[in-house]
Amino acid sequence: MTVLPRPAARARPTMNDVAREADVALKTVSRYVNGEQNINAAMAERIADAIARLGYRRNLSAASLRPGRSSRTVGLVISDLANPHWAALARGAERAATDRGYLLVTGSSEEDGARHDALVDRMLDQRLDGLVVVPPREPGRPWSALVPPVPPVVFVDRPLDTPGAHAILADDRDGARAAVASLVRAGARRVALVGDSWLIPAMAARREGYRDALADAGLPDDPALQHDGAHSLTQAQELVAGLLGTPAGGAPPVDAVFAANNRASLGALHAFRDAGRRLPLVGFDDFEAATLLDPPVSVVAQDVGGMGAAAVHLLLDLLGGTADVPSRVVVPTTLHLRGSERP
Amino acid sequence: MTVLPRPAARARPTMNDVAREADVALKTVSRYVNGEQNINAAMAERIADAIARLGYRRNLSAASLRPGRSSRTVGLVISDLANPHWAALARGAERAATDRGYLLVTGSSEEDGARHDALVDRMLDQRLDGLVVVPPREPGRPWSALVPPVPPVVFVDRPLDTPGAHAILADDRDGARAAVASLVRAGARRVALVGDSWLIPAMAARREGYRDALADAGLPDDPALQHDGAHSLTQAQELVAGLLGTPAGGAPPVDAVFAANNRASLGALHAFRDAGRRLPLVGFDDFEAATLLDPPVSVVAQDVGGMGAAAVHLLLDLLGGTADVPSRVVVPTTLHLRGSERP
DNA sequence: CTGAAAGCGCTAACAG
DNA sequence: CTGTTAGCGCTTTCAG
Repeated sequence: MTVLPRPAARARPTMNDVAREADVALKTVSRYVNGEQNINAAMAERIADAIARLGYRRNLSAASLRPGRSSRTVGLVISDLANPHWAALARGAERAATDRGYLLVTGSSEEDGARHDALVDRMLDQRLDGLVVVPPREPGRPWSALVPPVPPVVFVDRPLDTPGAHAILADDRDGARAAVASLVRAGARRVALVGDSWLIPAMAARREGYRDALADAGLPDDPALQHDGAHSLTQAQELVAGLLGTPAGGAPPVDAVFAANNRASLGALHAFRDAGRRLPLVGFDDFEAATLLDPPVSVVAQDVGGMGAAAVHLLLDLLGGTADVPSRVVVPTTLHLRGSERP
Repeated sequence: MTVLPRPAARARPTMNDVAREADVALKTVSRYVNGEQNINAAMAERIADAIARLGYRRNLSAASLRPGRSSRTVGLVISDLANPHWAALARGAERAATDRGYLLVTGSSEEDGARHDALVDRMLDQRLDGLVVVPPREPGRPWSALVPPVPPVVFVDRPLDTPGAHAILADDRDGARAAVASLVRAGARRVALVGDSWLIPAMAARREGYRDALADAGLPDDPALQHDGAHSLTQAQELVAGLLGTPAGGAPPVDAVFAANNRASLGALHAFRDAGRRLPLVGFDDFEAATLLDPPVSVVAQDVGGMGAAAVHLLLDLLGGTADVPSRVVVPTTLHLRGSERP
């Protein structure tokens, strides 16, 4: 029995093949494919036929080779796609990209500078048209270290370390302030702040808002109440479990918790469940099960999907040279009081 | 005042520029950049210097132009990145891709055939190396309609409508059977099935498992208990709210719910909360807050991230021509009984 | 309005 | 081990 060689995968037809088949010049096919107007109707029809007959597909990658031509692809670097917060951001970004004919490349940095930088490098080498970036907690190389020309970048949740950098930010400070104020209004006097590293600009801003609310109420700003070690749900859970225990040295106990992101909220809720005892709680960032719990969890909601979409729209406007592109967009937050802020 | 023309953005240096700067041939730079070994050390150093001096970055897009050369980019088409289930799948896929030096392009079909097909077309035109695809509920064009050559595709959650198609599947039938069996064991006799369209292969398989469990227990297979209209959380909620009311025509009431995906579980829980009354419940697919609820929600868990990673690994093995690539991988599920299965 | 020729940044043959 | 030449699929001058 003879083994036939596997037939060589037929190569895709090229524009040249179409031109030959339709008996027109290459350039005419190019014009047709690009939707240019000035084409003889008869030729257009011959070309359409040839394309159908050959099963021709345009090679966008080749089309974008020439400098100045866009690849219609943008990149998004976040910390972790599996976190519903970032997934919502990515979804918003993706929708905006698709709506405008772009493809979205995503990557998770896992809050690691080196990983983040590697993703950015890879995306730059791929010649994506632009990037939406959420810088990692552990910063790697400064953005300014990149040798220009660098494609446009829109930062989310981050300070502007590059002059003229564009950014989409939530009104973290104001949201946190409203959250903590609601706890104080419900009677809390010693509100614990459970957050991720202060190196994260959004976190630092939320701490400011926390302090604002305390100051507004004439309460002391006690650093011992402010925790920035909740990098994960588990760490937040352990941290809050500690808060529920008897404080060392006879310090007065914590009487409420402000969870500065959705991991912290869930961690606190796990700790409450484990201890069989809960403290008044308000979280930053809404989460799916917030209204299912008893009591329902109060949160400061931000339109995360909207922020992702806004970032991509801003990026594409930048690319398109649209005039008057704002360099900084601050998105408001909304406080949803559902009951968990009360003792 | 004279407006100076914006200085032309300096073009990126090319390999040619590096070659000139280092005074070697273009091809030598190419060799260096590709990590080939046979290079004179002195030359290598001159090249390295030139690259640093010029801030040269390789253009991967140009490098992949030549047929047969990979773009090191794969695509993923799911239904909705904002659904934690798909986000977890995407995260797994992304991790596998990154680990192997690939970039991941993601797109959400919103369960719409046309949108799905458009995403696939776009990805094919971009000449991605391969695709991981979760076909939409409302099918669009059949895969076989694509004119070859088509890059490798790995399907997730889908039947093999193309000969030789590769797929990663959860053991839906077995998982559903275990879930329903646990409800029956706890005393349920009329278990409602709340799911999405039976057109979705995974859903059809879960219904089979549901029927298996009923048959095992000698219970009747009552179509009136099997609902496939829960396409969203809200629809599931309304559906379950209806089940909690008095059944029309004096039919015996439903006494337990098997929620066939995470949207259905959450919808059911919302309906329970609204009604102030709950039914025994087991859900398919774990979710973040399952253990926070009272009682904690029992689920059939699947390793969604693992499935995403497996899909990409299978795809890349296919691409690499690795021998013995399985054409079908079935991933087992695990039943977590937490209490909600009991009355 | 159409076409021929050149070239994008890079890799593949094939000589030296 | 290095360099020269051609050419990937497409767009872009610039002539007809």
